[in-house]
Amino acid sequence: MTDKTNPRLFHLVHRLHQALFRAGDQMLGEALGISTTQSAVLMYLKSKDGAAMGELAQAVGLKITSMSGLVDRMESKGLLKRVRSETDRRSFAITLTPEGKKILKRAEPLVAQNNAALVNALGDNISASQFAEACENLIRAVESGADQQQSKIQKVS
Amino acid sequence: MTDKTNPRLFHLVHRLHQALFRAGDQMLGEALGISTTQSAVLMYLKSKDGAAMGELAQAVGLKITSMSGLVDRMESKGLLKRVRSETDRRSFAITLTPEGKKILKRAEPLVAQNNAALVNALGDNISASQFAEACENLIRAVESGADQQQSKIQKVS
DNA sequence: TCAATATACTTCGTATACGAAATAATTGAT
DNA sequence: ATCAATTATTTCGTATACGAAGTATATTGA
Repeated sequence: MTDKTNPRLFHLVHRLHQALFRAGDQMLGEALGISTTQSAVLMYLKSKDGAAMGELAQAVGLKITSMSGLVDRMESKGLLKRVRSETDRRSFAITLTPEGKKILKRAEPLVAQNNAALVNALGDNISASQFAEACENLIRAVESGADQQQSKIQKVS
Repeated sequence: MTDKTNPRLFHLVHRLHQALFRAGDQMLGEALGISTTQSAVLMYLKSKDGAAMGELAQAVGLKITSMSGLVDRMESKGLLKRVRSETDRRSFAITLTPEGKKILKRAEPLVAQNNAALVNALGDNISASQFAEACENLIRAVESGADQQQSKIQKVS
């Protein structure tokens, strides 16, 4: 029994993500041969070229363990390259190649257009900034408070 | 209209999903040995036991091609079983086993508690039903091919 | 100085999702 | 009745994400 006043947010976000991701991957894949996650990396590097793996992972919401493979794929596509950091030789500066910049320039209008369509689809009862704020609140809560807020939760066993 | 009210919704939803999914999978995995997607299947079957593969896929937001493996895993865990439909022998009625019902009963309070924490984390500027409605609007828009309407962003809303 | 510890990243095994193509049963038009 | 189109599901190849454990470098503390 799903109560209208008690919607299952987790489930909704999950379904939304699946739908968005499929559509976004298809669009960017067909047009530019990249995934949505890859476009997020490119767009982050636009403002922060030379970012480290960990910083990139944080920015796009992945664990660093997933970043290695992602950067591998993007590097082998020629979109970016790993450059050893001068100051810390464990670390890499991830740097856009000319090809990466070219793809980024082409991805930007697609992403912007996609975003405009989403903002438009939100409906009248909520603004984009309201929705964004809610998402950020949820992310913060889940990432930082998850374990602490679960302190009241006793395992069922 | 180009102020900071232009957040990248796609990216936010993506990050939110990653965080939610990791946390949810960890919680349900440790407590019950199932994934969040598996819990969604169980909960759908609670009200619609005997659903077909395609219906289930629709309900949890997967493509049917992904449903086969998911049901495989759940079947081998003994949570449910495929029963040939009497009326259409291409189709299966996916049915909860006693074990599946047991796990479902244990999952429900965890999911409810998790949802309550999320509702609580939403913040004051938006209600759960508002957020849910926005998600549903977005899902509908994306699934019905909002991408094609992008070229003309004038939309009757 | 140097051993213990922490950090940045990779590798490996596993889980999951998808599209394209295959398989099997049903429906529909002749 | 029959054969082509449709529908439900599976299989296969590929992409991606994660945790645990490993490697290399940096930092800390006595």
